Amino acid sequence: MKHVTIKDVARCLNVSVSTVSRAFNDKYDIRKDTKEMILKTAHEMGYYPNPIAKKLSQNRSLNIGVVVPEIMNGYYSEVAIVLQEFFISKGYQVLLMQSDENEDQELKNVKTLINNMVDGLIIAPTIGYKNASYYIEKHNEGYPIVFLNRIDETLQASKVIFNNVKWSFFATEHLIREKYKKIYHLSGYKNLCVSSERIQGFKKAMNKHNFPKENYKIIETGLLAKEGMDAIEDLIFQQDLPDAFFCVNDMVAIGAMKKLKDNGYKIPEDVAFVGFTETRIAKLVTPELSSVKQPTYDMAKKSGEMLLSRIKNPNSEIETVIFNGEFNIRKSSVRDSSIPAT
Amino acid sequence: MKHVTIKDVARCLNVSVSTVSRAFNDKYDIRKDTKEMILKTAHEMGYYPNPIAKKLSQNRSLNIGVVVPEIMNGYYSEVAIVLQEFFISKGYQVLLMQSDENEDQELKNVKTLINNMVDGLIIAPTIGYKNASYYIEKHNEGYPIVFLNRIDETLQASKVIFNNVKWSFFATEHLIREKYKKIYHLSGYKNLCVSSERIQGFKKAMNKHNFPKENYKIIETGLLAKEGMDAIEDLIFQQDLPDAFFCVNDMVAIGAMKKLKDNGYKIPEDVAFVGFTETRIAKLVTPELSSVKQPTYDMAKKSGEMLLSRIKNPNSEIETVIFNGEFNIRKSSVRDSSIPAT
DNA sequence: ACCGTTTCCGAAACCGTTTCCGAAAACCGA
DNA sequence: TCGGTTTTCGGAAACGGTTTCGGAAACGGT
Repeated sequence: MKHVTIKDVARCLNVSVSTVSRAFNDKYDIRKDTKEMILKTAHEMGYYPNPIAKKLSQNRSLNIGVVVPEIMNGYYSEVAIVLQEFFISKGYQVLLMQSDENEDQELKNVKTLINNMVDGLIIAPTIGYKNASYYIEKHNEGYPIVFLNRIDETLQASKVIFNNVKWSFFATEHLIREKYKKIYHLSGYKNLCVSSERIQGFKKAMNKHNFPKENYKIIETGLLAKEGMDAIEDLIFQQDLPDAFFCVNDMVAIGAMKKLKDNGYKIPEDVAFVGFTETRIAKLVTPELSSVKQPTYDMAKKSGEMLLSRIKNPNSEIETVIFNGEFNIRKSSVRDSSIPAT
Repeated sequence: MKHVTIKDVARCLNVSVSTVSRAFNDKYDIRKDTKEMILKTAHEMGYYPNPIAKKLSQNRSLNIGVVVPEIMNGYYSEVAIVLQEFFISKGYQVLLMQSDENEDQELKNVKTLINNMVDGLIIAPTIGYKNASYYIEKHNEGYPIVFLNRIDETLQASKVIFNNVKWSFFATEHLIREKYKKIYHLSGYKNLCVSSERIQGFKKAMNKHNFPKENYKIIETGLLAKEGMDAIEDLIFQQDLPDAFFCVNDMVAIGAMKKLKDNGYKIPEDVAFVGFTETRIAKLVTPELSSVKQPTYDMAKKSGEMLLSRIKNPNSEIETVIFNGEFNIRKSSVRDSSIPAT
């Protein structure tokens, strides 16, 4: 149980601790054969450098903080996995915290991580704008932060984002091309930037195709399946169902579809659906859900790389990278059912 | 950016560093008013103890390693969230790693965490038995480890597990009571203990009710939806469909249901389904899926508590806690459809 | 007033590294 | 052989805390 320290190794070999340290740190001022000799016996003695002492003397924690809004719905789980793997390969450890879509929790998480002296932060913010100024202040102080996804494009900070406007425009236009005449958008919270961007894309498509105002509508729901269900319940009660829905994400779409199916509606014959931020369940529900797929892996990895470069050079130029995705058309949104099963 | 250290505080107040340290550590030998005075000015100066230095001098990392098989399917995400929250509240940080259901990756993860000097480990092992001996060796050396879920009941180690045999017995018996006459079990890997325990429960029910051998079957699949789909494809091809399935988990069940629906079968009229380890999607698929729900929150929290007590007292008696769950019957497994929607 | 406790605090050692500085050793050309 | 470089290494000071030890001050009882 007792740990072998650098001193033990030094004493055993009759060299100084600094020499042993040099052997382990690829330093130039050590003779090649003494280095090898030291490494060899150190290994035999079961020595490896104490990471905590290393952190102290180098004044860095080799920890990265990752703050995501949630990790239950697949998307941010994947983000977490990618970042975890990436940073481990670079010698860092990841401290992952989730905010449960709560601004205050998020701020607490960030402060906890800063107090724990993480060398950098990747933040995928939740709903609301309260914390932005604090983050920007830290960012400007030179604290390495990279934002991911849920962040306003105009914000002056390093960030990796998705072109929500464009792809929600495409998704909506697809419904129009399929000749749906009355299209509602189940949007997320308006004070969540990805939601408002997706609303913009939706409106843009409506305008381009001169949809009359009475034939489209934006209904603010939330991000959960339950909220999609609630919205449908209302619409059924008000006898105000459109023939197609474009939803802020897959979970809302799936909840909405479920509620409609439970009430005897057929999808897509009676009502068509398109989701967003494709999750793995999109292909498991009946009918399979059309959705916009984001390049999760690439986006997460890019944010990791950007963070490392910010850590190396905290006052480097800020950089914004905008990703594009792909739109996967499936049975939930096409009139003829000739789409082959996957 | 420059950090305020304990020395700065001491110098500023004309006291010694040890006094400042005492003020921050609830030690007895300090006068109440000097303590308050120190805390007050320290706070004003923006001082807080450097956690890394603290860790070094106290010889502990205040880090907990959590190793789970995956975090994409909801169950272990929840485990991660619960543990994260629990340990943060106790002053620890959690290092979460996922093994992607790969034994070798798991061992690598554990070793990485041990090298990083975590104060303790919670492991939810993946498939296979290769690593068990290494873990047990560490466990016996006094390294604080608690196993969660995926671990053999007979293993001499601290663990929190679910009574799989019992609840898979109940789930199976429910299908029998509903008068299904030909019941197949889509099992997970046989060398995954939870799978084999669920197989046991299934067999037990079959035996109790004297099912003839030709009316039940155990088909080894995996843990993913895709594998449920593949199994169904085979069965359809072989024209060997039963009238009910009991599945090792919800994802396999959902995959299987999807494939059947795509081929025109009605659920539960043609084929009934029961899942296990209930996930949030169980209530979102059509029809809603009957499943055995595990007390995820309680189990995760219990494992955290057990780990803390092992950290305090590494050679305490090993303890095994077995949890029970509940069986939620939904439309996927009942003959008359009078089950109310939830 | 005296002595024995108790309370409170400072000095210094320690945790296990890295790194700076300087000195010994080796090398090299003349 | 000698002086000047260049390698190679050891000593010691950091890094920022905690903890042990011992002594001074305060206290209390006789």
